[in-house]
Amino acid sequence: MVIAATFLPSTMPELPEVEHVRCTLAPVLVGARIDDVRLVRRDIVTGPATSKPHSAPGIRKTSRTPRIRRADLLRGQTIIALHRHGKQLAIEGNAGGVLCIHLGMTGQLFYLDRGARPPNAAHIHSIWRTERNGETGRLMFRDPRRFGGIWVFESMDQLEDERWNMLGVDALDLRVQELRTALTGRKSPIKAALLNQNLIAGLGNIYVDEALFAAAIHPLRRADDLDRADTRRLAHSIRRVLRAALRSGGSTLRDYVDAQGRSGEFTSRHRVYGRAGLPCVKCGTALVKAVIAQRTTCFCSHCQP
DNA sequence: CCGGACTCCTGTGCGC
DNA sequence: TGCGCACAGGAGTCCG
Repeated sequence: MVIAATFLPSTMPELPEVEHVRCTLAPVLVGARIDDVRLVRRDIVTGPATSKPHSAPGIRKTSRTPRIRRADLLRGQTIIALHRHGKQLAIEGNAGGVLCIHLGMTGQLFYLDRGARPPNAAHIHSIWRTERNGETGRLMFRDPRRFGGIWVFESMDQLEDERWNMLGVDALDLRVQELRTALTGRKSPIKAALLNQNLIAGLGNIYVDEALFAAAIHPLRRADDLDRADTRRLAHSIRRVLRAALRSGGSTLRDYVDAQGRSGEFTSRHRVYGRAGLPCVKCGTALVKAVIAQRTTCFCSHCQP
């Protein structure tokens, strides 16, 4: 039986999904000792970070990638904490090792009780065998499209210095002033600015569209054109949209596990994303689809002037 | 420095 | 029914 599995049935892993993964996994992983690690695909791991600047997961520099030892992947360490910044997750070991995990677009991180089998065994790239209070289990990283990856660090300090400090403030508790600072001097469309993780960390295509709709702001508005009222509404909308998604994360998971995917509830959560051509929930106008910042964008031309 | 285009990858869903 | 193709997107890199 799968006890604490974290699946992402049809949702893109943006901030709320990653936070949900963190909250679900922490109770079973913190205090667990990693007895063994099996790395199925070596090239999903970057590091240790002492040598080269980190490359994109998509760019395979096999010859220059330092050899990954199982000790780098926390073998022999006990997990003491799970952290998150934006869409990135970190697993901290008691001997200082840290794994930074990025789910990308199709990444999944889940835990299986002893004997439980993964629903889909294809594209599982790394498996950690864990033991806690005599109970064994397995943590798995699965990512069909491999836009995600794992980065190895020697400490949380190093992870922050080399990676997380480059990211903007976490979007979950974004303050009006922080949004204002992030957008200052930005001539790009507001949609592009919100997708930029170096300005604000955690927003992806789905929740950007949802937040802009909730704040009644056109996605092509120049970012530094927003006045105080716009900025205030947008910051509040971002927080509200993310927190609502986070709250429904648990119920989505339960629906999925209990009803074996037959529940259609979670697909109707979005008010604009994926609803091009359908009537706006506020005014009834057909929602528009456009490509902005290389991303499919849905909005209401009437409600978002 | 900034912004936009391109690139990686595979499952899904559509049209013929 | 089956095949082929367009499409989906996070974020690093490159270029103007």
